[in-house]
Amino acid sequence: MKYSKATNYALHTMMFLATAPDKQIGVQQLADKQGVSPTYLSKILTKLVKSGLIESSSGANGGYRMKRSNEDVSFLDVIHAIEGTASLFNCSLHGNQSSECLIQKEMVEAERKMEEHLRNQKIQAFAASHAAHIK
Amino acid sequence: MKYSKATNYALHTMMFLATAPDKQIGVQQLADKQGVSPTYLSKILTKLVKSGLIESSSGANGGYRMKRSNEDVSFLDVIHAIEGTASLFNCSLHGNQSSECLIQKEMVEAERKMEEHLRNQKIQAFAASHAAHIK
DNA sequence: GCGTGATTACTCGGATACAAGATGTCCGAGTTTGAGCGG
DNA sequence: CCGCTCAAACTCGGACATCTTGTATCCGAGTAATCACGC
Repeated sequence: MKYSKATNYALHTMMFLATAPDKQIGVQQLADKQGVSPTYLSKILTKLVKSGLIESSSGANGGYRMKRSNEDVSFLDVIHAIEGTASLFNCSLHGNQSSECLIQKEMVEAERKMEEHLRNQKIQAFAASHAAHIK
Repeated sequence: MKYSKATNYALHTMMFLATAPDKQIGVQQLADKQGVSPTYLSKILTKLVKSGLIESSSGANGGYRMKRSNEDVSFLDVIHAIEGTASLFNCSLHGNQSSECLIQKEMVEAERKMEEHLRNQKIQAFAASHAAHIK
């Protein structure tokens, strides 16, 4: 039960893109900053593209950039794009509908509280107020 | 990023033990209820014993039972016993102290909110108020 | 100069390799209960 | 009836097998900008 490194890379990349929302930034440069291979990072960023958080352009001088229409992308959006949106806990009691499991209900409620916090943290605002600290 | 099945089994087992805090219950019976092999379940319960949440006795008529001294074991205690207590998110930026990473700070804060909820859910109280629904 | 094709610098996506962790099984060892047996 | 022994029922723990998932690499294909060349 841990967030994957992919989520890590995705969040850091989003933060970096948010500091220069207009520029195209190549995957090579993004990968160098984080010490990860470009091909692997591109795989992760593809998920963000498919989720509509960023957009990419091919060819020379290509790269990734924030999608203009999304001014208020949250931490949760990024996490969901990478980790998926399924519930963290699924009751595995045989012959029991998970909707009936009271333990599950509590676990989902707890998860909801975490998500609520992450939904309120916007990438743009975070990057703006902490620009000096983002490498 | 999911809770393991082991956590699932652990929570259900705790709930069941809590409905009869005085009885010794064999691993065979507990395993049957959940459709899991006894030896595997015993592996999980060993973790709960080492964390001091329950106790076991060997030999004939042996088994597991709640520890009397712990009247207010929470969901979080059980989860921590199985999943460990490490933070869900660790900044993997090279050459960066994770304590400096602002993203990490937000993630930990979100996690803290989930844990707060789980800390307030006590196994005993939960079992008592929902006894009829626990299989 | 001006199109046209080649080159270059990129991203994209599938296939594959590798490692780690979750899941589960097997078995030998130790422990307690209880039954059986001999005195 | 008492005490001893032995078998049965049980947990404990390590070793092992398997499966899934995360992590990462490689390479061929597609695409856009730029450069070179010929007219």
